[in-house]
Amino acid sequence: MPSDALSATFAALADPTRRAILARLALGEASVTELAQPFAISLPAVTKHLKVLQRAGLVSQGRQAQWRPCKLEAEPLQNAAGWIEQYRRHWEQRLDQLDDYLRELQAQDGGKPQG
Amino acid sequence: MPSDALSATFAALADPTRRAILARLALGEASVTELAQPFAISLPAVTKHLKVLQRAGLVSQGRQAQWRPCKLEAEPLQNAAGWIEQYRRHWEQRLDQLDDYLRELQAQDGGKPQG
DNA sequence: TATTTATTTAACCACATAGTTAAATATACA
DNA sequence: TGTATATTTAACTATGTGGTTAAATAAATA
Repeated sequence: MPSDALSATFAALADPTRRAILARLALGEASVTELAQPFAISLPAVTKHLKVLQRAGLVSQGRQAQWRPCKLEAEPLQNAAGWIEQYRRHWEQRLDQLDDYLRELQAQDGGKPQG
Repeated sequence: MPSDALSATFAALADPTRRAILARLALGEASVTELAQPFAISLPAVTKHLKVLQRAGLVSQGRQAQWRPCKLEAEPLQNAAGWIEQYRRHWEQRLDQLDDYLRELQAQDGGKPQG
């Protein structure tokens, strides 16, 4: 049960329904019923998804009569993006050739993987 | 149990132990025992974490005698980064001020805001 | 062959998550 | 006041996750 902020953010993003909710909120505020409309799940299920998103700080909820309009709060995504960006060089293989070179050097003086 | 690639990637990142494993592998290949060493958890627990990472395509495992050296495969992070990047303008509020301005125009119906 | 080392699998536990339906709450309105 | 609408909470089920210990598997070595 990881409860740090980054883990909560990634966990919240690890569900397609919640990502769709965020995508909808990126267009503007919406009520819970409006958010639920595209999905074939019950309203309590949507409430639960919203709780996960709120716990991650990705969504805030206001008050307007009996509606509780939901709003995107994108700041936590900044840390998530920052964490992932650290690995950009690994998928852009700019330095991967250096990695390969170092690995080859290692491979020449012994067989075992040893850090 | 979301099984699409993006969900699997985010789910894999939603655990600090797994993020630490990826950080270690960013420095180079490592055996399971080496990966387990910094953590106060059993080897089977590490094996399970590695399975999650492999299912997400973030780690691959080779064979070298009785060792199974693990290697970072960062490509799935590219999609994760891409998804998050869509929301960059929302946390960088470069355009948020324009949003606010437009909203204010609508609300005031002609009043000119400061700035 | 027997032993040691590295890793995985099996079986289990506690708990979180994603969903359900039914009931409770909050607000607007006739 | 009572009713309709919007949302949440409660209670429950099924499943996934993260951990354990004990046993099984794979490969090197004495």
